[in-house]
Amino acid sequence: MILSQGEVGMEAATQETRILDAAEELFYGRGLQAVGMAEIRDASGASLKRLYQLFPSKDHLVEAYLRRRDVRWRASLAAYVEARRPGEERILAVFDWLREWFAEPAFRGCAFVNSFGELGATSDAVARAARDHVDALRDHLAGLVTEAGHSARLARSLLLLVEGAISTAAVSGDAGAADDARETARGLLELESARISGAG
Amino acid sequence: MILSQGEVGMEAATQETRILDAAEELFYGRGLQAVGMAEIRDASGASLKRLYQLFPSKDHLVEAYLRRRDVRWRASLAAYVEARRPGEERILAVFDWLREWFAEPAFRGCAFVNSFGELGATSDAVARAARDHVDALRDHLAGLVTEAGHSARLARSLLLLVEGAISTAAVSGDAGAADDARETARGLLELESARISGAG
DNA sequence: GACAAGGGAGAACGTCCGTTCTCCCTTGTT
DNA sequence: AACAAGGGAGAACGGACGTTCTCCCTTGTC
Repeated sequence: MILSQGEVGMEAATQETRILDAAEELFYGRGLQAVGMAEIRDASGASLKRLYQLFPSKDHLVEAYLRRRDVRWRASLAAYVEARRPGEERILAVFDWLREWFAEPAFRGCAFVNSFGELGATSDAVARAARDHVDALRDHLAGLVTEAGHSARLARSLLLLVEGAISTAAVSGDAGAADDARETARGLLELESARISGAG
Repeated sequence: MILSQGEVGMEAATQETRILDAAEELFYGRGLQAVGMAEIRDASGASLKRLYQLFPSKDHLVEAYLRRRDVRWRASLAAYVEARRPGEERILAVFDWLREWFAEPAFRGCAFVNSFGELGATSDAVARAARDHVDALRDHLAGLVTEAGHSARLARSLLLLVEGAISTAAVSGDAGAADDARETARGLLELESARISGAG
C-alpha cells in the first residue's frame, strides 16, 4: 500500500514535471494567453483530465510555472556564480551567465517581466510571483555584493543592470547587452574601490 | 469641396485621436489581449463600424498605438530634458523624468517591453515597433552623452539603467528605482570624468 | 417631400478557449 | 469470468472575441 502509493505519487510527480516542462516552454516562448490548455496537453502527452486533476485551472498552472521557473532560474545563476572565487569575480560572473542565457535560441526576455506585463494588471498571483522574483534576485545580488565587501547600494545598481540587459537583449535581439552590463558593472566596482580608498 | 474634405478629414482625425487615446489607456493599462474591440468602442465613443473604417483590424490598431506612443513618449522625455542646460545635467534629467513617470498611478512599465513579451513572438509588427523604440531611445541617449562630451559607450550603460529602472519599478511597484538609476548614472559620469582626467 | 448616402447601435457569425462530460477501454480483484 | 475503478480521447458546453451584417435613423440634396 505504502509502496504503491509511493509509486503513484512518483508517477504523478513525473507527469506533473512533464506538464510543467511543456507549460514552461510554451508559456515562456509564446506568452501566457497565446497558449491554450489543449496545446499543453499535446506537448506534455497528458490527458486533459489528468491535467485538470493536477492543476485545477489554467491560473494554477501559470502560477506553478512561474514559481518553479523562479526557483530553477535562480538556482542556475547561483550554481554558475558559486563556481567562481568569492568577491568581485562572482559579481561579474552574473553577467557571464546572462550572456550564455541570451545566446540561447529560446531566450525571450524575463519570464516574470513578460508575465507581469501580460497579466499583472489582472492577476494578483502573477503580480506577486513577479515581485517575489525580483525581490529574491535583489537579495541574491546583495549577498554577492556584501561578500565582496561593497555597500548594499551597489546591489540595487546591479539589479537595474541585470533587468535592463535582459529587456534590452530580448527586444533588440542583441546578446551584446550582457557585455555592456558587465562592463558597466566593472566600472561600478572600480568606482566603489576608488571611493573606499579615496574616502577611507 | 476642399474645405468640407478638410473638415471631414479633421473630424476623422479627432475621432482617430479619441480611438487611439482609448486604445492606449486600455492596452497599456491591462495588456493587448485583455482588451477587446468592444471595450475600445465603448471608451472612445466611436461605433464599431467607424473603428474598423479607421483601423482595418485589431493588429492595425495595436501597431498604431505603439507607434504613436513611441513618438509621444520620446517627445515628452526630450522636452523635459531640453529644459536643462546641455551637458551632464541633461543626462541626469532623464532619471528625474522617469521618477515622475513612475509616480503616476497608471504607470505599468514599458509599453514596448510589455507588448513584446505578450505578442512579440507572434507579431512581427509588434516586435519591430518594440525594437525601433529601444533603438530610438538608445540614439537619443547617445546624443545626450556626446553632447556632454562623453564616450558613446556610456549611452549603452544608460540605456540599461533606464530599461532596468522601468521594469523594476513596474514589477516591484517601487518608484525608488528611478533614484537608484540616477545615483548609478551619477557614479558613471564621475567615473568617466576621472578616466578622462586620469588617462588624459 | 422623396430619396440616396452614410453613420450608429447592436445582432449575428465563426472561431477559439477553458472547463466538464461521455463513452470506452484497460487493469486489477474476487 | 464478472465487475468496479480509473484513465484516455475527444466531444460538448458556455462564453468571449474579432469581424461583418442588418436595420433604422439622420442629413443633405433635388
